[in-house]
Amino acid sequence: MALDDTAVATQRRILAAAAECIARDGLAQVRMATIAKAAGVSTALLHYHFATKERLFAEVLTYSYDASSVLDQDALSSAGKTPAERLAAYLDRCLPIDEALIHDWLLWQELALLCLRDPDLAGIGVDLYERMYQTVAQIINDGITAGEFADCDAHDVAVTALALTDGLGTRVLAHDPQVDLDGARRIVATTVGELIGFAGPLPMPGVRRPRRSHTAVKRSSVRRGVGESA
Amino acid sequence: MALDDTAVATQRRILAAAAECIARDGLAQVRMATIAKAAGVSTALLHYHFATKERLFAEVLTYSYDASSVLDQDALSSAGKTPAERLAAYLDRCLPIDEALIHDWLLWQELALLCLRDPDLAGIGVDLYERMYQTVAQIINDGITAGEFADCDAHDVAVTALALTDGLGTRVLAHDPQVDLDGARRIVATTVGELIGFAGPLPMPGVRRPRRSHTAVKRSSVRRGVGESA
DNA sequence: CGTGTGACTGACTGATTAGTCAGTAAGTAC
DNA sequence: GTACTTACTGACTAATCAGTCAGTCACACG
Repeated sequence: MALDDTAVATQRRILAAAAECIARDGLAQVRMATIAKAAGVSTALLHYHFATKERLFAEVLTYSYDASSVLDQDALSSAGKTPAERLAAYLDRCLPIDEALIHDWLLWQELALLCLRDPDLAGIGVDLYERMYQTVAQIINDGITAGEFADCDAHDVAVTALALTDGLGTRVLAHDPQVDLDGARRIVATTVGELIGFAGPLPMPGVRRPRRSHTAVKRSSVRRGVGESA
Repeated sequence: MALDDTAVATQRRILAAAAECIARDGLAQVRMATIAKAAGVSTALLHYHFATKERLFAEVLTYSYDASSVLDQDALSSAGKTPAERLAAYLDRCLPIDEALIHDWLLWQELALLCLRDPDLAGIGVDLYERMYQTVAQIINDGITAGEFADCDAHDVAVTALALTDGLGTRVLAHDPQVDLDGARRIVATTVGELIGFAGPLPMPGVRRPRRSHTAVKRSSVRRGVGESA
């Protein structure tokens, strides 16, 4: 009854392979045979460990959330840094800034859709977000307590910050010419910086020359011709 | 060679049926037979008009974008209203606020994923966003010109506003307990209102008692216990 | 040893599904 | 009226795929 160590490892290999396949091919295109091949096992073993394809995907959901680097608590546990630095570092990792995070983004876009339709899975999806929310809200409260941030509404700011990273990250992932990674980072830094009443933008790791504030500098109104249309 | 009027109507019926099925069942679960049944035609006719399933889905993409109510230019053409009212009205319709828009959201979540993986379709997905972006940026520039808004960066504000509605709408759609529809509307109204230097939140249609500003009222710090965790 | 058990596979199947094809009905051209 | 085209269908098929099953292998326990 109790699982072998090696069996547990195999299960994880299968889950990792499945996650890989989903991120690469998309849920609609993933076949059990593909996953089996990627994991170096037979399709029969997939069904030995996970009764059905549906069940396997459900397990991938929780597995991938736990395995992701987004949720690791380094941003919180590195106590030496200021709340602003921790907030910036954490929000930065909520964007698709490197290979690993792009992979996670692709995977979660698929899994989020799964949660949207399967009521049994919806809770798991909400839970991932909840953990991110709690982390951000915690940092904001720390900043308020420390007097570094203004006495803002931590709930609203946390929700806003995460909605921003989500919305901007989606655009970056889609290769939107209006929103590249640097632009997304800059907008998160300035907007969230303002919401917490911080002096200037957040110290985001990737933003080289942080602009002072969106009101300070006026850029060439709109990048691509607005006005011709109307 | 030229298509019959009735044939064009049939094609549209098929596309509408396909969109309906995708929104309801999800891309992965949609079968040609299901679409055919929903459209009241044979599966053979599906292949007569659209060579493959892939092609059909690609056509659904452009069709659904054109058919959507999000993009109609009423928000811009209703010249009697102020820029702030137009902006609020438009952004409000970027959220899943009614049955029709929830349907569109579900559909686009699926189609966006399609665009993410198929380079040929990526452009179409970007284009939908581009149209929304241009609309919002245009309204903001109008507001700046009229002196109603501060001299902000229209590009950044437009991108931020749309990222916000996207990110918040996703949470609402997922039935996140932290973010309901009213909360999303309030956050959009206050945050965007601030970005454009507007006096108070935007006059969003659905927000009954608009809060003055996020700095004015401090709510019970965070809705669900932050602090226990750390 | 030998019996049992968990981990695993190859070979299979039943069901589903995208796509085909021969043919029909209705309309148009001449 | 016959030749041709477009719109459309029923019946079919080839292929794919999730899931099954009988059986093997390694290893533990007595």
